[in-house]
Amino acid sequence: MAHWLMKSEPESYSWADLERDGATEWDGVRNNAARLHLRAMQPGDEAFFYHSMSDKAVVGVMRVTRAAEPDPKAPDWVRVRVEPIRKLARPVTLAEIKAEPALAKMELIRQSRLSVAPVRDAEWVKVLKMADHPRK
DNA sequence: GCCAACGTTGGC
DNA sequence: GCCAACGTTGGC
Repeated sequence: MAHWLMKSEPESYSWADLERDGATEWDGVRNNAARLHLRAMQPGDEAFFYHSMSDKAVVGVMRVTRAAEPDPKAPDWVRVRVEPIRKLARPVTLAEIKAEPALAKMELIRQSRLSVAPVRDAEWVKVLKMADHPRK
């Protein structure tokens, strides 16, 4: 099972929106690298929900429930279906991630504009651990 | 509000 | 095919 990180501006679509909806089609991605990542997703994969811009923090964990399919509104692009699993005990901020040497190679850091990025297993576990401990 | 990073477009 | 110009994203 692979792990991912998916960004959304909370003013556009937030974790609270996802919890309210119960599931959503993750569409609107218009970057080729991100599209490749969407295509690589499999049902059962898990992804961090990251609030970009105003918040800059990982806020929740979601599950991919359907593999990539063409977006009916933009057939050259794809969408996946996701549902919320749980909100993190606390947000893990970008600043904390940047300050953590074990996370220095996260795609989130290396290519900040990429809106759909893979997360390595060790990074996934580390971020979850950070969420379960008080911020330093 | 500014700017760096990155992608895309179009002139040559 | 190169590269300057431009647009967008997203951090600061």
